[in-house]
Amino acid sequence: MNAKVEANHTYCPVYDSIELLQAKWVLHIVRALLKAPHGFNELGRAVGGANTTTLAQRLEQLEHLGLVTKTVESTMPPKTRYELSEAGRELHGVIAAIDTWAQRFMPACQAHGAEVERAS
Amino acid sequence: MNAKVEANHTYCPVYDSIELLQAKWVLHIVRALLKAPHGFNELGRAVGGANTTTLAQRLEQLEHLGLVTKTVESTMPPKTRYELSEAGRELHGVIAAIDTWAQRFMPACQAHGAEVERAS
DNA sequence: ATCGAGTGCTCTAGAATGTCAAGTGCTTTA
DNA sequence: TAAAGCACTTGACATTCTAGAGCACTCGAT
Repeated sequence: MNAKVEANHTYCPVYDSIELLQAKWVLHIVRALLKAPHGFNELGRAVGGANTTTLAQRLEQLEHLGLVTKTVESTMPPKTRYELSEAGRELHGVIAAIDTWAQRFMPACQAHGAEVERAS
Repeated sequence: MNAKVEANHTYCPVYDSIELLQAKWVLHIVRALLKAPHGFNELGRAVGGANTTTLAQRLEQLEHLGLVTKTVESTMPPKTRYELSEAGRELHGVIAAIDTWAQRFMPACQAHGAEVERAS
């Protein structure tokens, strides 16, 4: 995505990971996929309504990076399955940390009503 | 930023947190600020070269959300200090998780050399 | 005393990125 | 038979980020 700092001050893997995770939808995708594998449109919905263009692109990236595995189950009534690879699954720690934090500090959302929350 | 899903399926705080954290530079800012408070330009550099416009905007958001505190120390030889509030500091768990993950799985970066890494 | 660099920002224009809407080819459900 | 689902792609459009200059001012060096 951007590659310009690297020459500067010795850059560490954490920086790159952050770059990766902050890309739009990535964390949502990981979170959804941690719960269960999903199909394409299904994933789009689970993630909160990402549009297909971006989703396809992001999934391709994640697959390329080896975080996500794509399995085509049948060609003509199209059926695909996206799931996390080992590296991807190991991100559960990150999601869990966010989860924990969210429950303690979530200014904007606390005011609203959050009763059901176990949805999808 | 975007507010369109909310009417749909009861949305949880985690979703919002992810939205928050995936905004460009936010995680970098938090990471930098976890190590120490920074001035504006200083922070821009620590973060890996965010441009001033975006940085100012992001900091304003974070301040508004109560994650970051801005202290103006002197007006005319301009001196500002940005530091994390409690909620912000508690994000160290998230950063730590990313840190751990990064050291185990960082495809693109592992190939490179990463000796010094304590920079800045 | 003047130059150059640094402080914290804001402004404008342009590049990058994400999104919407529609369409493809085919199956299942109503 | 019609409508809706699947997994995507393409092209136009919107939002977001960036580069770069500039402001008002101080400090260290020449």
